[in-house]
Amino acid sequence: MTRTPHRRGADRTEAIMRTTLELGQEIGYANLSMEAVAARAGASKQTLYRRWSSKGALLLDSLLSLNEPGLDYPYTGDLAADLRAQIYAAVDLLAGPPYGALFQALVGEAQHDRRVAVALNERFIAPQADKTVARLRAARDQGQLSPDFDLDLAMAILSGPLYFRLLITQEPLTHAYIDRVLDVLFAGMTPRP
Amino acid sequence: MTRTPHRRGADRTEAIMRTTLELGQEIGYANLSMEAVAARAGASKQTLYRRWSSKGALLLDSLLSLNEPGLDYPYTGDLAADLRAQIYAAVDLLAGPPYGALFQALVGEAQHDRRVAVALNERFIAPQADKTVARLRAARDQGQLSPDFDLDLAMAILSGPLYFRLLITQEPLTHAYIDRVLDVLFAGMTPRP
Amino acid sequence: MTRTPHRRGADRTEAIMRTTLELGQEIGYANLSMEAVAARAGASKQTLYRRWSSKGALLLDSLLSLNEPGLDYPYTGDLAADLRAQIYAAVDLLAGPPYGALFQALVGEAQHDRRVAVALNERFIAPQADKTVARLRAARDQGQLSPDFDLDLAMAILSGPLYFRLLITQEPLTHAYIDRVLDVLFAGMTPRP
Amino acid sequence: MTRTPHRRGADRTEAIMRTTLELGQEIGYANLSMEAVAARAGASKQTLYRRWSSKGALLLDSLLSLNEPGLDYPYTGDLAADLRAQIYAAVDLLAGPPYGALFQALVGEAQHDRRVAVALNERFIAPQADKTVARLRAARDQGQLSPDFDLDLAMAILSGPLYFRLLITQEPLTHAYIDRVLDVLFAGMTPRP
DNA sequence: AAGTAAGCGAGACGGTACGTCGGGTCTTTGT
DNA sequence: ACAAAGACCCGACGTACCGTCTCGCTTACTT
Repeated sequence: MTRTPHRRGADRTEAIMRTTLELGQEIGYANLSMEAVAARAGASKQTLYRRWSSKGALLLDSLLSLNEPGLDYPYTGDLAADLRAQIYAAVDLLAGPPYGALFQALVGEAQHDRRVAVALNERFIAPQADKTVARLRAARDQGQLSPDFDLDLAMAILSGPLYFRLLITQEPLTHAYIDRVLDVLFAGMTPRP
Repeated sequence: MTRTPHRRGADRTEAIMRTTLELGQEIGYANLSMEAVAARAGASKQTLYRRWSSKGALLLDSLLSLNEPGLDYPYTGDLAADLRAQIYAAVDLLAGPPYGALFQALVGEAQHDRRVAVALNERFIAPQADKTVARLRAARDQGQLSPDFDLDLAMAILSGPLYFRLLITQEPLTHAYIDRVLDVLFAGMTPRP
Repeated sequence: MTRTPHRRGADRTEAIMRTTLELGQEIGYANLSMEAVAARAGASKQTLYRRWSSKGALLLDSLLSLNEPGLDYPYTGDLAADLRAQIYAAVDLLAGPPYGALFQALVGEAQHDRRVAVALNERFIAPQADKTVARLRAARDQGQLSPDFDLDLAMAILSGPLYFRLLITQEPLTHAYIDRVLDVLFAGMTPRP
Repeated sequence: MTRTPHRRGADRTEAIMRTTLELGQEIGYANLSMEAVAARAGASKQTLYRRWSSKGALLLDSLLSLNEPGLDYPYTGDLAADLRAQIYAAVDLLAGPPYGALFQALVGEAQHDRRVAVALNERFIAPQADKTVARLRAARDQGQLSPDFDLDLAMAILSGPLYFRLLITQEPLTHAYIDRVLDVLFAGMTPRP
């Protein structure tokens, strides 16, 4: 019997993450198990546990591997357009098919597992928030926003309703909805005449 | 050994829910099991499953039982004050000690279990949202808000940042933060002069 | 799908022991696993571990269940004939097919697991030895043996070579071999004229 | 970090066998693993498997290395004295501390692994038996034993009770016990007057 | 002296089984 | 009639070792 030679390191890591996403889509995160991922990936459980301490950590890595380059902001000078473009991209990747349900489950897992919560924050939430805040700060520096504007809060008001839809009411996150949020935000943000 | 005589119906239900909250606080939702609740409550697993289909359903009932009267809005005529009072009350009950962590876990569970998500929506999220929208509508009808104001979106912009803090950044939800959100909301909501 | 109703207690115990012997014969004790026994018996591993703390304990019970009535001595008055008959019976049951290999493995296991050793001694070795000694004592009391004869040692000299064959040289234990041992024993035991 | 330079061949073999005996004494054969021996000996598992096919083979070699010169019989002309001396030596080496437990475990392993059984027989049991038979044959040739005496059986009657004690009843093997066995053997063996 | 091949430590890898936990279902027993 | 108790099957957990493998480094021969 011919045996597949063992692949090492990154090879295996990548194959396992790919399998995680595949299987996660097929049977859902709740039914996903380390056991099943290992079996499907042709890997041993040890190999999984060598790299990830839990199902949540594995899914986190798997999902973030989809976005290696990061979701960076365009900079056209038009604040509203730039925000919109970036949020469209982020939402399209993580809230819609095929990975939306898994990202949602990941945030759910973060409520049960502090390590997942911390990792999710450090590796995705905070970087994204920082980019948003940086874009807003640039706009404020150019006088497009009131000098006393609360950048962090603006970021939260932008993100909050989106996560609210994703996690709480669990309705689809359309571009139209994003536009509505942006509209209100700018109505309150732009300097009063 | 003295044996506890069997209690029936509502008696048992209440005792089990009380035990769920107790044990949930002690060991956390992730470590909570139907098995453990049954043992601590002196009930059989059958009795639990007779009433609740899952751990999530049990926790949902247990948490909602804390708020039998519901979180109703005061109506003083001052919109900002009324919103603030109601949100303070809701956040104090569900985001702080001792039940905040369990409520957070419940929302997490809703990401893994559609039935929990639906029940949570129907029995808590939607009713609260309806109350908020109703209060805003009353204000709009009285000319305190622009006639074309988007009530649902306002509710989302109010709730979103709070859930964002609770679930995503997992920082404490202070009254000061609530005030900041309300301030921005009103800056954008009130009719421009 | 129709489900087999769960059988309880003794039912399960018996089925599992039967499976242990079957599977043990097929694949050998070294390859036998709690996992495989459970699967073949249609039982859960918990059920196995509820009753037996280890593979050795399970095999011990399984083998001893073959000999519920015990291997009792006939008493014809002829010492040599009685010993021979009883040893034939014991050896035929435990040293030949189909269970010889498993009994041999059980004694092997007793070298690795003190609890197995103790249980094996208490439940099989010692009772058998006692019966042999009792039969010898009766003969001595009737003057068929020297009054100062060492009964325990005689038992050991009778049993030792048999176990030596079974465990050390691992040659088949024939009736002829038993006869040779008995002959020498009696040559040394019977009162000199 | 300073690295130990690689030693070769016999060097490594000897170090590994020494470690096997050490570790075997400390944690017992049942808990011993190739993994642990390799780690303790600072060897790789590959190196172990290059030399020994299994844990049993390794222990066999390790134990036999303790007895490089072999257990040879003295020849004083006094059969009983010679047998006694040799058996004392063998029993003291292999049934008492510090290696008795490991030798016992090795015989146990021989029940599970045919290759170990064969190797144990060829390299220890048979040579010892041959020496005993040779000594007995010399005595018979000199008329100290009946001409029709069964030498092989005598050897078994000598060894059997000792292994019976070691493996079955697992009581300590004292010189006094050896003497008792020898006494009975000679009572039955020596030519009748 | 340089080059090469074998031996080695290290440890990743696919597996199998371990012994445990909890899920949800079912039977038994007692009140 | 209903509840506690807990046996039961099942699936997964996270761990331990197995025996095989790949990787560089070290050592000792070969040229």
